[in-house]
Amino acid sequence: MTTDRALLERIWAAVAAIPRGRVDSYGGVARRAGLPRRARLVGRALRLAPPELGLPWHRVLNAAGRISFPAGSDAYAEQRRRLEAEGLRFVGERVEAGGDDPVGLDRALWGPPGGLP
DNA sequence: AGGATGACAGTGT
DNA sequence: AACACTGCCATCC
Repeated sequence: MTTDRALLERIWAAVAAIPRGRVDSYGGVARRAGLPRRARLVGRALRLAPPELGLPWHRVLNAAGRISFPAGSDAYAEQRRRLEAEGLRFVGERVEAGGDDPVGLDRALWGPPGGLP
C-alpha cells in the first residue's frame, strides 16, 4: 500500500503548525498528527513534501534534539542555517530551545495526547 | 521473494 | 551516557 495521502497531509499540517523559533521532534509531530509511534512516517512525509507548501521542515529534529542529517552534509548546513536565522542556538550538535527542555513544544502547546484541533 | 534501509522512537540494561 | 532490542512500514536492492 502506497502511503495514504490523507496521512501525509495530516503530517504536513502538523509540521506547518510549529511556531517560528520553536522546534518539535518527529515523534512529537506524529503524535500531534494523531499517529503515535509513526515517527518514521513523518520522515517519509517530509521527504515527499512538495516544496510549494513551504513547510517549516527545518523545525523538525530527532528525539535527541539534533538534526537528522549527517553533520557536514549540505542538508545539515541548510537546516542549521535556517534554525539559527530564527534565533535558535546550538550547543555542539544539539539545539537548545532555552530552558532544560531541548525540544520544548509538545505538551506545552498542544496539551495531552489526542488533542488535535 | 525476502532482507536491508530509512529526515525515528521507546524501553530496558 | 551508550548500547541493544523492538515497533513501524513503504521502498529499495
